[in-house]
Amino acid sequence: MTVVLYNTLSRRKEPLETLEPGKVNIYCCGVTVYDHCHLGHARCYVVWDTVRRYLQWRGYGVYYVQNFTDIDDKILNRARTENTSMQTVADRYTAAYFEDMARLNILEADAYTYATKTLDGIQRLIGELEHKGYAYPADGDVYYAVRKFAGYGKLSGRRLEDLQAGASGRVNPSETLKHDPFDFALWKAAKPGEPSWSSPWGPGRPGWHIECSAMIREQLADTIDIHMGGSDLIFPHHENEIAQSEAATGKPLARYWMHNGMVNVGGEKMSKSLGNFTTIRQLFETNPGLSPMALRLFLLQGQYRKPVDFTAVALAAAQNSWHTLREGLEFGPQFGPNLGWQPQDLAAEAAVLDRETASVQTFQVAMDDDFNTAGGLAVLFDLAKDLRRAGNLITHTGGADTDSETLKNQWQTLVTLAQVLGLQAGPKHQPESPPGLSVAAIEELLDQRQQARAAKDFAASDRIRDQLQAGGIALIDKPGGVTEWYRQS
RNA sequence: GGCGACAUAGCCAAGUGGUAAGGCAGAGGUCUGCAAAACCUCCAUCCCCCGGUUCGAAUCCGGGUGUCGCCUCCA
Repeated sequence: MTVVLYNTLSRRKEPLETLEPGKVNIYCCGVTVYDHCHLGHARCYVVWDTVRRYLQWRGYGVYYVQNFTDIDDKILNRARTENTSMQTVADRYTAAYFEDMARLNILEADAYTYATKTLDGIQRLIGELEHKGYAYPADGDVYYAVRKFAGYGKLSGRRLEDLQAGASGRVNPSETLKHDPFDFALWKAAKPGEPSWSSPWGPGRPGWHIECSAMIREQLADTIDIHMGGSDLIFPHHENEIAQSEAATGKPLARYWMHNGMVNVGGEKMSKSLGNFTTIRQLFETNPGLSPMALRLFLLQGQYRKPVDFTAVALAAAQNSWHTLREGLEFGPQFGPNLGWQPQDLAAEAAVLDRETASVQTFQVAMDDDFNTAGGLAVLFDLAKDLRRAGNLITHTGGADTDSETLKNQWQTLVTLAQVLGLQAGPKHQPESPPGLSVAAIEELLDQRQQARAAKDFAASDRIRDQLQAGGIALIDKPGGVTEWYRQS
C-alpha cells in the first residue's frame, strides 16, 4: 500500500514516489507578514501540518520548509500608516504567526526562510534568468518574459491567449516598461523613501514570486517532492515560480503540487479584499469556550481540496464533536491507573502500536487516499465512543464490561491516531485545590437532601440539587436511594 | 468571455460499479418522586434533474440546472 495524492499538475491522484526513497522534501508557501492570520491561513497550515504528520507516521523522513514574505507593498503600507519600519511590522506579525500556529498544534517547520535573508540567492537567480534570455531589465526593474517559457500555464491549465481574451479589460496598459502585459516583475526599482537593496540593476527590492524559487533552490534542491499552498496561489504565483525555476535549472521544480481549498463565509471566499475575514485570535477572543482543537477538527472534517463554509453552527457542532473525542482521549489518564496500567507503559507501548489492527488499517486506507481525514476521523470517533462508554460505565456502575487490555489498546490507538491528525487533549488543568464546596459540605448537603426526599419534600430536595449543580457538583441518583456525586470539569 | 471545481439526510460529511461511513442535532425506551447523568434502540428505499451503458450506478457516459473558485493582492 502506498500513499496516493492529488497532483494539481496532472489533475489526477498519483502514487507518491519520492526522489529519494523514504524521504520527502516539502516546500510550503507561507504568509506575507502584514497582518494577523485569518481562518483561511488556519486551514492551510492545519491541512499541511496534518499531511506532514501523516507522512512521518507512514515512515517518511520529512523535511519541511516554509517561508515568510517580509518584503512587500502591503507591509510597507502598514509601516507607513504606523510611521514605523517594514522590518518592525514584519517582525510583529511573524511572532503573531508563531503564536497562532502553536495554538492550533501546528508543528514548526524544519527551516523557515525570509525574503530579507534570501537576497543573494534571489539576485543570482534573476541574473541567471537574464543571462539565459528569460528576463530583461527596464529602467531599474527586471521583468520575466513569459512568452519565452514554453511551459507557461501548465500548472493552472491556461493559455496566454485565453488570459489575454479574459483579462483585456483588466490589463493595465500604462505599464509600458513591460514588453508584454503578462510579464511580471522579478526586481522592482526602489522608490524614494522605500527600503531597498543594491543590485546589478540598481537599488530595489525583489518581486513576490522570485523569492520562493530562490528559497527552494537554496534550502532544498532544484527539484523537490511536494510543493504546497493555497489554491488561490496556483495562478499566477505558482505558475510564475515554475517559469522562473524551470527556466533557470531546466528541471521540474516539484514532482507534486498540492493545493488546499478556501475557507468560505456565507458561500464566499474569506479574503482580505472582501473584508469578510476573521482572524484566528479574534475567533478565540469572541468564543472563550472554544477549543483550538475544535477548530482543527472542524477543518479536518472536510476534504482538504474542497471549499469549507465557516459558520457559527458548524463551529458549535465541531466543538461538541471535539468534546466526544476528548472524552475518549482522557480515558487513559482518568481510568488507566484504576485498571492497572502503568503510566510509563502508556507512552512506550503507544510508540510501537500494532498497526495490523482493523482500526489502524481502516485509518491508513482512508489517509493513504489523498489524506482523507474525514474518513480517518470516523475511526477515531468509533474508538472514542467505545472508551467514553466504558468510562461512563465505570463512573456510573463501578465497572466496565470490556477487559482492561482491550481498553488499553483502544486508548493507545486513539491517542496515536489523534496525534497523527494533530489532535491533542492537552494537559488537564487541575486546580491545586478544587474550588467551591468542600467534600464535607457536599456530604452534608446530600444528607439533607436525602432526608427531604425521604419526607417527600421534593421542593426542598430539588433546591439542594440545584444548589450543588450551581457549585459544579453533579448528582447521580442510583436505585436504592444511593446518591453519588462528581465534580463537573 | 476563458479555465477549473463541486452538488449525498435538518446541518456538516465519507464513499468512484455491488446495493449509503462518521460527526452534530433529533426521537423513543430503561432508570427516577421528577429530573440530570448513564445505558439501549431508532434516524437517507436512496445520493440536483433528464436520458444512456450495465445483471447491477451516488459511483461510468451524454445533456441540463445550480453554487463556488481562479483569470488583480490573496492561504
